[in-house]
Amino acid sequence: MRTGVRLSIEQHLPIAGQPPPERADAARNRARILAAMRELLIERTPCAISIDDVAAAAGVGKGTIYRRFGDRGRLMQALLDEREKAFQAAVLSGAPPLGPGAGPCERLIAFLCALVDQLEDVGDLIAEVETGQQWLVSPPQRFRRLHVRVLLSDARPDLDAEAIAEALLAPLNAESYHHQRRHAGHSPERIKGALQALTTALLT
Amino acid sequence: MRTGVRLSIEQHLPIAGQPPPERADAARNRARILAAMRELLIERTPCAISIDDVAAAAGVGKGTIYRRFGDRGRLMQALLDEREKAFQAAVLSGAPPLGPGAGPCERLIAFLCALVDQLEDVGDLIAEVETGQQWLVSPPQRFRRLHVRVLLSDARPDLDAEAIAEALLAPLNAESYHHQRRHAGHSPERIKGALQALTTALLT
DNA sequence: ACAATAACCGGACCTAAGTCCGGTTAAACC
DNA sequence: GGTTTAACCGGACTTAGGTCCGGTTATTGT
Repeated sequence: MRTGVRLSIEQHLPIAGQPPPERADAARNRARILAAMRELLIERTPCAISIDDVAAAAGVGKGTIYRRFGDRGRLMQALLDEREKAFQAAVLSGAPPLGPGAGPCERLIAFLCALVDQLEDVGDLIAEVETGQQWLVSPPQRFRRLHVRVLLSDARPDLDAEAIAEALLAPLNAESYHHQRRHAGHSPERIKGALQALTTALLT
Repeated sequence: MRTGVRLSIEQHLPIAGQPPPERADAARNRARILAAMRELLIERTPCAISIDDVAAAAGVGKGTIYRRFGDRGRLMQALLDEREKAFQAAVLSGAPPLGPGAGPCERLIAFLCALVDQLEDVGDLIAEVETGQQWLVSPPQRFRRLHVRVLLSDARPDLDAEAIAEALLAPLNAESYHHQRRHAGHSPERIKGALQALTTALLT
């Protein structure tokens, strides 16, 4: 008995947590779309780039973009994927105080400040990512919540770390942050200072 | 010399802070629109009501709605106007601990809890109000920021009250709050607890 | 190499927010 | 009451995100 049939069955069965790889043309189009997006970002702000613009620049149809990325938010998110990987690595295994080695309070402050820096670098892109409810349950955001929650309960096991983590991260939503920077006119350092004051008051 | 000319000039000069009253038909249409909106809200959730729906129900053109209210957010905001007036009155001259008479820390906690209660009551309407950047500089939101800022600097003049006020109010954005309730599954009491923990840690 | 088929492609289409402008009407003045 | 005019009205139009489906193509098994 040949193994062909069994292989065929295996390929038709969905493997939990491992969606089958993209077809060659699909992967090519994904790369084209991301490349076109990066080109457009050189000369325009993200909010001035429509999906139709990206489709035209990439030489694909609009439907292709939505099939590959789901919605506008996840397309923007894909552009930040590299940066996010590096960020998570720095947090999980980088140098203190962001990485392990420092105390929880110190690490938490460093983490929140790093998020501010990130918003300064690519805040307008992150703002586009957050359009739609998808962002709040996305892997990057889940990572942020988990990390804050762990540091909090590490320093103060008596607190409701999960609920407080939400409160500490909320000011770093793109919309809230943009308001603090633009409308209120606060500097990044000032925003960091407020978060640091909250954190130290809570954990010391 | 008759006074007619002078009166005419006065009416054509824009009076600072006091826009001229609406024409009779304009006021009538404003009332019609709000009434139609309230009717629709009885049987549908706010996000399921389009501007065209409101226009049709009110028997006016879509342009009329936009001329009277500016955008969707401010239309929703107008529906909450009564409630907002009552809320501000309770804060400024009501009974403690929300009103004056209690200590700043106690008042601040009561204020944040009152905002949670408000989100429970009319959160989905508030969510619609906050679509667009208009909300963050709207009178209600300015009131919230100012009140928190005053209480903070009253209790701890050494802190950066303005920046910390932003951080304390951010979790009570409709979007953030909705996430905490729905996705994270936190109860209103739990959210209040987190805000109380932050406040007491900061002010005591 | 070839047939069968599942995945993919692209652009027409839908929806809803917000803008614009020609026609209309209320209000002020005589 | 008549005239002037500024404000108002309504619906056609624009824009942009997201969906759908008939035609096409890569992949797999023979």
